This record gives sequence, C-alpha cells and structure tokens, in this order.
Amino acid sequence: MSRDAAETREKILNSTLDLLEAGDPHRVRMSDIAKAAGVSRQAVYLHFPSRAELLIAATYLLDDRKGVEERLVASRSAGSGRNRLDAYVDCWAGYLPEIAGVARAFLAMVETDAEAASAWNQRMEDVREGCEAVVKALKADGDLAKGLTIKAATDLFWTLLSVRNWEQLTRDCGWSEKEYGKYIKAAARAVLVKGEGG
Amino acid sequence: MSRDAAETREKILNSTLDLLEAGDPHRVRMSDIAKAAGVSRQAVYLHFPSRAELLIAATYLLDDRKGVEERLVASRSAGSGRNRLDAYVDCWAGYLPEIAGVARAFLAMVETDAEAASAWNQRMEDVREGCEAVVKALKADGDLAKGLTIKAATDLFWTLLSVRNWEQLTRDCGWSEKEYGKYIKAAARAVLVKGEGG
DNA sequence: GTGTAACTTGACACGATGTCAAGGGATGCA
DNA sequence: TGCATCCCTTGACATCGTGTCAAGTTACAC
Repeated sequence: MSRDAAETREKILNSTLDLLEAGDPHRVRMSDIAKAAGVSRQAVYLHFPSRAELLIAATYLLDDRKGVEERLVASRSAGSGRNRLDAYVDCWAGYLPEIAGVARAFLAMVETDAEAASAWNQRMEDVREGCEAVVKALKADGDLAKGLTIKAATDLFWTLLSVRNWEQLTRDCGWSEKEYGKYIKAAARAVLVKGEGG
Repeated sequence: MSRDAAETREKILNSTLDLLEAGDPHRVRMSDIAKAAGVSRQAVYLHFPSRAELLIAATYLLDDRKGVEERLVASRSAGSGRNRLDAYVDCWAGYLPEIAGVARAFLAMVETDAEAASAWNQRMEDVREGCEAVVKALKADGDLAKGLTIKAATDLFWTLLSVRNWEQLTRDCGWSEKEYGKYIKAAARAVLVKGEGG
C-alpha cells in the first residue's frame, strides 16, 4: 500500500473516531464518515470491507492511543487481592469515558451484525479475564466472600462492570465519573470481599 | 370496532407474543407476524400504526396474562426492608424469564426507535420505583448500608436488576434461573444492607 | 506515452418499514 | 334485489442504510 493510500486510511479512521466521540451514534453512517474524511463513500469501502470492520479497526487505533495495556499493569502489580480490585475498578472507570462513543456504536450494532458482535464479545472476554484474575487474587488471600465460587464471583464482577451498566448509571442516573468509580468500587468490595459488605 | 376486527387484532397480538417467546428476535418482522396470524402484512398496519406500537400493545397483553401487579403485592407487604428486598428480587427473578422474548425485541429496538425507547424507559421507570421503595424500607429500618444515599442505593439496585444483566448472566455466563435469584439476592444484600456483605 | 494505483461518479440490489390505491367479499339494511 | 359499509387483500411504491459494480479520472512512475 502506497503512502497515499495509508494516509487516506488514516484520515478515514480519524474521522470515524471523531464522529464516534462526538456522541450521536446515528450520525456515524458510512456516508458521514466519508464526508468527514473528505473522501467518497466508495473510497471507504476500498479500505474497509464493511462498517463493522471499519469500527473494529477504529477501536484498535483508539486502544493504541489510550495506552490500555500500560494502564492494566498498575492493576496487576497492586499486591493484595483487595488492592488489585481497587486498581482494576479505577482503571476501568478511567477507561470507560474514553471509549464511550465507540462502545455505544458497537452496542447498537451488536444486535444485528454478527461480525460486530463477535469483535465486541472478544473484547469483553478480555475484560472478563481481568475480572477473573482479581477474583483469583482475592481467593488466594482467603478474602473471597463465602458462598461464591470463582466462576460466580467472576461473572458477578464482570457483569457489575459492564458497559451497559456504566451507560445506565452515568446517562440515566446522572452519575459523574467520580461517583461511578466510588460506588462501583464499594459495590464490588461488598459483593466479593469477605467481611466488607454493607 | 366490530367483532371481526377485534378478533383479528387478538390474533395479531397472540402471534406476536408467540414469535417473541420463540426466541429469535430477528424473525419477528411485520411480515413474520402477519404470516403467523394468517393475515396480510397490510392488515397488521390497519390495527397498529407501527411495529413499535404493536410490540407495546403486546407487552400490555403479556403483563395482563402474567399478573404482574398481583405478584408485586407480595413484595410490598413483606414487612421489614430486608424481607422486602428478598421478595422483590424473587418476584423479579421469576418475572424475567417470562418476558425475556419481549424484552429482547425491545432492547434491540431501543437503539433505533425513539417510540420503542420511550415505552421501554417508562416500564423500567416502574421497576426503579419498586427498587426505591425497597431502599426506603431499608432506610426506615436503619438497615441501609452506610455511605449510600437513597438515590445512590436505588440506582445501584436498579442497575443490578437490569434486563441486560440478566441476559448476560443467564445467556453468556450460563446461569440458571435459580442461580440468578440466589446470587443476585446475595449481591443486593451485600451492597445495600448494613452488615450483610462479603 | 503507456501503465497502474487510488480515487470518483453514478447506478443498482437488498431487506425492512411504512404508504397508497384499487378492489373483493361478507354482512346489514332498504 | 340492490346498495353501502366495513374489513381485509393485492400489489406497487417510497425511504434509508449497507454493500456492489462498472466506467471514468487524476497523478505519478518508468
């Protein structure tokens, strides 16, 4: 691929992210993206075979930019299970607002587009693994709440952290990012950590 | 409206519920419904102005059939806040599987159809009121976990009970109805009730 | 100046919702 | 018997967004 083509590809991806971050997921049609990139609608299809693939490519670019991997290091090296839980929730609470636009677009597409659904599920599976690591650390410390298996605890934690829940709490309930972090951390501790609840 | 027209309307609503309960939300197009009801696609539009309105009408019929109101009485008259919490979660856990098909169809539509979104939000608002009543009962007993305002506790409880969470836990995590009831009740207690967690 | 890569232009298919117009058939009423 | 009315059917059409296709343009390289 020549330099020109790579540049056009970049322009398209950047415009996609711009539109997604602008908020209204209904204004991120292929024609909107093309217009924003200053390119014909067909040029977009020359670079990306479908809307789903374009959005997936955009999320990879976004992850690169936001340095997701580096952030997670803080959580993994936080010592005790309790501390790892806190660090993980903090990391997640800081990450979510940054990917909100992209996430919303995917959530809207997941119902109808199988390809988008599988890309999204893959990413959520990664989050689940992070949840599981935290739960196992708690278990190793003897701090996992009684009555919870590792699977059940992971499922609960993962569900608590779901993007839909974040959406509901910040949009419908009007929570700030700070409130989300504080209350969700407290809720996760109450549910998962022995002797922490209420 | 004559007896004939009312009968056709009934047939359409019944077929709609049948298809919704059958599971695959993509097979509930207007033409599917018409075919199932043994009627032309246009006949459906003679009775319901849009797909959204038809689905809304179907949910009202479903509620009537399932006797939602009567069930909630159990929760409201359960005495202490703690007992009301348990009863409310039980009621919800029993109700969800019955409305799953309809709920899925709405969740798929909510992203694109403003009318469907507002109907769905109205129903979720009713659930929220139930959550708030439980939280207030806990507060009155002095059993609300410290650090939680009534609003924050209601928001958390309501979010915990969201249909999306139920979907994720039962479908993606493979939880049974019974597991859902058990773990969600425990989680709700851990988060909301003083001295209950972990 | 010939070729090639990248892009444009404009047309089209598709699947779903929703609209419109014309007509058919049963029932009711004179 | 004739006529009107209601409920429904048939089939065509508009719209919106995605995705495809074919032909043409521009610019640069050799």
